[in-house]
Amino acid sequence: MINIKENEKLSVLNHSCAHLLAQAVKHLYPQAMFWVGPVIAEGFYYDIDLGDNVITDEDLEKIEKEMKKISKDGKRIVRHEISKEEALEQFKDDPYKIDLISRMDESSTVISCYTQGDFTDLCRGPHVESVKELKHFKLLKASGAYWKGDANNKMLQRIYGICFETAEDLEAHLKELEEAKMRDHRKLGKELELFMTDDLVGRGLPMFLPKGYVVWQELENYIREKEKKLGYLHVMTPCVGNVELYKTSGHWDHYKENMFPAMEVEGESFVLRPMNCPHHMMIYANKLHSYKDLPIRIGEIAHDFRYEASGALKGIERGRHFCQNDAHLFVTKEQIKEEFKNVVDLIFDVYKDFHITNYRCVLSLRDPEDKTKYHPDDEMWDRAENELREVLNDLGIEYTEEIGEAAFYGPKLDVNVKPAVGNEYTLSTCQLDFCLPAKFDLKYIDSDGTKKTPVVLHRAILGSLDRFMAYIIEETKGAFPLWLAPVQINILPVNNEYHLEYAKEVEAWLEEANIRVELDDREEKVGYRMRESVMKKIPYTLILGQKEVDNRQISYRKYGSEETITLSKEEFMKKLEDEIKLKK
RNA sequence: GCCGGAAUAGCUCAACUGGUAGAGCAACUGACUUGUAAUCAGUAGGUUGUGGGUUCAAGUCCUAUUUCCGGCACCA
Repeated sequence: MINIKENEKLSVLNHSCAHLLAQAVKHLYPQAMFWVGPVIAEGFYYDIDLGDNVITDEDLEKIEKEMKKISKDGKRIVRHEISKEEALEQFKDDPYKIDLISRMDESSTVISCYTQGDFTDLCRGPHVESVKELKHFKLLKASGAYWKGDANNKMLQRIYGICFETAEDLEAHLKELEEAKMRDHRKLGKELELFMTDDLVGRGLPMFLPKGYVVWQELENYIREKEKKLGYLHVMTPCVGNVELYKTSGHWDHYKENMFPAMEVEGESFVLRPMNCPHHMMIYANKLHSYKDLPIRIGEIAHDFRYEASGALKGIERGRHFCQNDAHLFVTKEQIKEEFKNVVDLIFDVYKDFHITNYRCVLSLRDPEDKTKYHPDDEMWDRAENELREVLNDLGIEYTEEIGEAAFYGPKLDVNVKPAVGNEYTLSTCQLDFCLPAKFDLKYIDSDGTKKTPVVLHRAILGSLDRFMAYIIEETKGAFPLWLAPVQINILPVNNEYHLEYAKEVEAWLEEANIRVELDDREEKVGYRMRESVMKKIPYTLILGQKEVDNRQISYRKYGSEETITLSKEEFMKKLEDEIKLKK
């Protein structure tokens, strides 16, 4: 999908289109006041204060019509500069403009404006020469958006749109958007019977169906085996915990509002756990450790519960119950670098197996201005942030730094991906923590006999298995690679009377090799059964008829191919084994 | 949580401004005995998300509520 922001020409075009949108809105709603109208990867938007008016889909059409009309009139877009004082005077009735102007750099004494016909807006530019150039655009959606992105502020109306140079480009883009919807994991999850939800069970609480759970188990086994080889020790801890545990860790103060409310039982308070860090801290504290034992790596496929805002729920990408591929690595200060490198290596090793190539590394730092959100220890933060920065630089990893994205207890490396549908999210994370070990008073005996506090690395490779699965569903469009496919092979005997016996023989033989196989012996035509096999996106469909029986061979059609290939049983088996092993 | 939209059979969708809820697929029954994306015929399936209201009459209008969808905010 094209990124408008990264294309200079389209960027200017879309920015000008945002102004065209504003002009049209001003015509239809004279009282409208405008906040900002930036270009984004998916086009542009404009945030508008319409008083009590709200924009509906019907209104979008009207606005679009007005935009076309203005475009046809073909007014030139003219830049002119005014002084800050003039600007403040000219826009004195518009609090949004006054806000923008007063926040501008002290040194900038002149302010540029762009005028097209009867409409003038503050803007740095650049713009296209004339509104005539804005022909191939579409308003995509309208919604509310908080002023300055702060939920405490007033909600403005936001209108999204996109503009292209040609009608073909626009059409192609709209088609791409439609196609992206087709691979939405919620849609595919339903169609392929991977998971379901039910109001009676509860909002944001998906249930994995037999087919989805096969994929789940493959993911779980995969990552656990990887971790075992790297010296991780796996544990199991309960989903309910005493509130005191979270008061000790500090999570209660920071995230109480996002936890399911506490349950009072016999004078004690319990919560459904939102994360399992504290449990792993207690497991570490269960016995005295020597510096020789470190690093200690405690892993768990851990069920957690978070009371996510209703508007944040999205299939298995974000639910109120999810399973973290979590681990806590207890290390000495000297081991941070090496252990962090191991985690980063593991992340990219896993991405290779899943063919994930489109990701973005983010070093998430605290916002030093925000004293409430973060654990108050500037020295600790400086040390931790520098440590991570150093490791990333040493490893030669490309990353961007983002202020205010850190966890309350420490900075982190996030690896983010952009799904087929919706906003970018974090898949993998590795967080450096000097804070929790101290809160739980964790110790190890160093070589000099003194007690020291270990450092903790929190890390999740598949992140949450739920979200990871959502990502894989969308990336593969539900056509899983052989090793993950819920049903790997579907066998179609041509005629039950003559070919079923051989089909059953092949089925038994594949089952013996731990292949997930189905035998479709319904009294239906091969074409009918083939169609279903393709719609279920089963990797291999075997067609076994007289020819195959006579020669003791296998004929198969691979998902996505129209070709039928005939092999000996041994050749076919070898092919399957290779494909599973190499995770193709 | 906030702004907007939506909810009709297991699934995908119809039902013009209020006038007896329909189709395809799936399911079930029967016939067909099948060579690579749909064989034919029949049967059954619904208090139109839920609760109130307006009306002679409500899937359609009003109202409350739940869930879902698109954004915003949030994401340990």
